[in-house]
Amino acid sequence: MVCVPEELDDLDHQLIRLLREDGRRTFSEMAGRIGLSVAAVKRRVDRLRQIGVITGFTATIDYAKLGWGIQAFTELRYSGSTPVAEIVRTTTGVPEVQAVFTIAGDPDALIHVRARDLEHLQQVIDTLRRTGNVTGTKTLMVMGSWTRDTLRRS
Amino acid sequence: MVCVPEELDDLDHQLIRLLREDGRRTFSEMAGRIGLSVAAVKRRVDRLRQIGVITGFTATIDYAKLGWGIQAFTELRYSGSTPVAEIVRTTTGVPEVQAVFTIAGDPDALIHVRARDLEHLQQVIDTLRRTGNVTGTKTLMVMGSWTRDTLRRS
DNA sequence: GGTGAAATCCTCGAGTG
DNA sequence: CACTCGAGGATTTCACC
Repeated sequence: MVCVPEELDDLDHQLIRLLREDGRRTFSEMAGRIGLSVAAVKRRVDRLRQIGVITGFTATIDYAKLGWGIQAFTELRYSGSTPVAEIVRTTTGVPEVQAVFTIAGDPDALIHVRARDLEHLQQVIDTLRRTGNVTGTKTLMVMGSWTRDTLRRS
Repeated sequence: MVCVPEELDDLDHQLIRLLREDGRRTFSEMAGRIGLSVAAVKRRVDRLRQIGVITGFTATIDYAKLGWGIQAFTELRYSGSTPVAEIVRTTTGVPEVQAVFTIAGDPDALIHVRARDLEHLQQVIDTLRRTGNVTGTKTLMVMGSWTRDTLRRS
């Protein structure tokens, strides 16, 4: 139980919040905002990345505008002897799978899937059912979604 | 059925992939990678943001290292007369709620929650049960997770 | 889409408490 | 040890081709 790397002070938390809102903020903007020099902000962000609190940066995409209008969560049930590593290995290999969450209890995994249309989603689910020792699925169709934090830049 | 804004060519898709992998890549790095000038890359990325394909940029965080070690999905069921807007309004008001997905069928919503520990999660679920016209919940405890794309920077 | 120049930003060593 | 300062280099930005 090492994990938590010493202390993160309030400034670190402010930087994390600022970078969650807009991952491309400049160090100088953040410096002005929290009242530190640019170099100090860079060192703190470098440190947050180095200790693994910040694992990376990414663009958020409107997949509907790319023609991937369908979003669903599929609950997967596996035969009792299936190891978790096997569940992860097989599901992550399906390109439409966006995220995999292994679950305690029933179901065994929850899969976030994106597809172009319902027919495509059907195919993805069929693929998932055929992959590994899946004994059952239940799919929740997403009608709308909301995510905390990420801010649209002007 | 307007949505798709003309054509996105292969270079646009490459830029999207590069920015998904690392949202802080410089224009000059991407320019070198896809064989375009820096200005052309900036113009394309600006356009992708302007038409809403790229909705923003964000840092990815290891919440466990911030002391938020618990992650769960909670399925919510509401009384039949509850409008979707009401579901979104009430759930997003709970600070531990990271994302809300409204669902076609049963359940009515799927909520992504983060908490410091099990006791904290219990409190959050209790809060959700009290908020709005919730008639029932089922919580899936996340043991492990995997997400596509985002790349750890060296 | 490319070029070039000005403004801004990043980076790192040196100095301070 | 964390911060500030400052200079050199890289990056962004924008008007023009």
